[in-house]
Amino acid sequence: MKPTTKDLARAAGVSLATIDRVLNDRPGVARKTKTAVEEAVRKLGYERNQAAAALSRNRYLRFIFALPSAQGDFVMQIRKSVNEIESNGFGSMLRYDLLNIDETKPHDVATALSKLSKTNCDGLAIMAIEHPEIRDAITRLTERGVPVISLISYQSAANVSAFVGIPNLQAGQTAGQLMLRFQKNKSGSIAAITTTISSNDSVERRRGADLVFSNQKTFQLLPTTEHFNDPHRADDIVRKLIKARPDLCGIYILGSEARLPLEAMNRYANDKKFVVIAHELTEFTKTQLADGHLDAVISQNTGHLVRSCVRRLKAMYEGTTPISSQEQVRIEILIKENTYY
Amino acid sequence: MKPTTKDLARAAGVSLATIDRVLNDRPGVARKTKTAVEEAVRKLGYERNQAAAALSRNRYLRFIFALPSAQGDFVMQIRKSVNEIESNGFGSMLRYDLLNIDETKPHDVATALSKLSKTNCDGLAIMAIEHPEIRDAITRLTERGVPVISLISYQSAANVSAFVGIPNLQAGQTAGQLMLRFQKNKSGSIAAITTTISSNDSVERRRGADLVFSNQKTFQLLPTTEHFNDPHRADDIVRKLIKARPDLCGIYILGSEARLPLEAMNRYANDKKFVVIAHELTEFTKTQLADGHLDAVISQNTGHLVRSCVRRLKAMYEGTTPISSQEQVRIEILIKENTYY
DNA sequence: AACTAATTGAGGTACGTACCTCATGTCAAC
DNA sequence: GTTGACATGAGGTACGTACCTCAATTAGTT
Repeated sequence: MKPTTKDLARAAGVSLATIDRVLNDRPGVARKTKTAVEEAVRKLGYERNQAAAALSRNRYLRFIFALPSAQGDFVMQIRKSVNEIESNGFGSMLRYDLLNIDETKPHDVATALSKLSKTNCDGLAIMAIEHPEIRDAITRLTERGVPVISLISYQSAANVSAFVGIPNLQAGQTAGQLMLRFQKNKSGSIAAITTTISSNDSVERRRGADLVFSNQKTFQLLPTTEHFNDPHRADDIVRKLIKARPDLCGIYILGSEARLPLEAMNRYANDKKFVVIAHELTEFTKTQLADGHLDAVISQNTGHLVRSCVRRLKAMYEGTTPISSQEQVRIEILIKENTYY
Repeated sequence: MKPTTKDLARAAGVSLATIDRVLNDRPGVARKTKTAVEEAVRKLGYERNQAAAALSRNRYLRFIFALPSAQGDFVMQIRKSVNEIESNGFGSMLRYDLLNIDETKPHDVATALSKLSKTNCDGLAIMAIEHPEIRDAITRLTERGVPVISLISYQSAANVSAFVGIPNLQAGQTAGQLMLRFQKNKSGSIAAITTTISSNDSVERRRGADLVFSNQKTFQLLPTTEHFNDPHRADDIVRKLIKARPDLCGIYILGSEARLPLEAMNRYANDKKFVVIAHELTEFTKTQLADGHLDAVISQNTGHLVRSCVRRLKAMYEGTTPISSQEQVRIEILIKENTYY
């Protein structure tokens, strides 16, 4: 049996009340006593029984996921993953809430964040673009004692407690490498398309791909084009690309929402065989993989992302350290064969 | 706040004792009453507070992992993963034990399993070859009420409660597909090497690869050769292969331990560029990826495997259903670029 | 030595569930 | 109408921790 607070009390020669004071950082304990208790904790290998603690506190930890309100296959996937953890695992004294943020209105986002504090939120995971107002709101939130995790897209400037997501530079390298290895041509051009390059992940991925392409001479990665979520623009880009570049032999869709450029591709690619690589496994990209319109998807498992956030937020709350090896979200490569339908 | 047993009692118009009888399947409840309680459970959306239940039972669930005692990079990896979950997550009322089984002595394995029962084991995850004695021991164990999960290699004949691992046919298809796509030659032969084809996973992977190769004519997959964990044999196989087949352009290592054939490859491959694909990410294969001796690794995350076992065993104990989407262990593709070092 | 402030102990209640005993209720078979 | 089997209720204790109050002791300052 694991040692309990009672065992600690006996070992340290103090009462349960003092043990409680030390363990929960309550005031009124002599330095010497505190040291003695901590010594006993180490000696006995005491670990707080989280089940009992949760029960006793009788309070749900409330973690909030702030996600872009914009519709998109990938964001929906994350939403789904958040809802799925709801009842599961983690000691059942946790609850999760979704907070929609409209990234096009950074001020509103900041206002929403300013309403959060220790009393209504035990941790926040936020997926958002970089913006001064958002950055400051996040920093103030952490100063109020609420741990904040930056999800998927790194908030480099803000004072966040942690980042959960794949390293996008490496993801870009992976995509670039596969793009080259999948080529059967001897040479050619590869297009790079994304929603907008003001999104941090797209930039990093591009850089990663560039690193790989710079190691060879036969294939070139064309400048990144942006479609800004406009179907017509996406259509235009693809149509013109195919027309203008007879040596085009691949398309790399950098952003996390692949639908627009991919649908345009399907309209104009006809029988011409391009290597097409995109990011994030969603119902849509899954279908495209199955149908052979996509050659590979570089993805991060949204379930792992979300669970990793929860584990880390919980760990921060409890003052423990999560297992680091488990917290590195893997860069997944999906092709038709290793995808589950 | 979530509803408690008290709320249930009020809603169903019965006492706490009766609620307890129904929830824990104790005898002495009229069918009609039972139905009423179950109705209340559904109506209120009652979910047992696992933290409180665990506390009240004051009993650790004991899950046992039976793993081959043989040394091997991959098995060590699994051991490590089991030890890492130890203190983590799951409500902290669980413990995990390792049981070494020597597959070369099936009788001893059966004896070890026969000593397990509900009193000393709440669930077993076993990784073992197929053998009549082992199969029967497993079946008897489940009959004694201990849930058994077959880990990594499917116990097709035994009466196990679940399988945790990747579908090896698909893994073989994935490997085969990558082998073809990574080829720069126009045609050639690919070697298939494994420890022994009496292992179920090798057989299924081979079948998967064959499926892919049969879709084209230019490359052929040579018959599977076995090295039986003998370094000399492995060395011989590779040396002779390279000599005898000038059109050799790839090596597929089917088994979960890649060391022997790969080390032989490194001795004889020289500057000749083969596409080399193996299974399972270990410290060894990681290094080989980094050094460019391996082009891809098809793997299953041992951490996920182990956690999936725990979740499923726990779910069986609690009578709940784990989230299925989370329980499918992914077939991972690792290349140099998407591996963490 | 007297006083104040800091420290410690003793004891309680609560959380939600599991598991136990004992008393009382109901209904059908004889 | 008595007997007995079954159904149900009432009430208790326990798990390990959190959080509270109040009294008692000790240490430090004048």
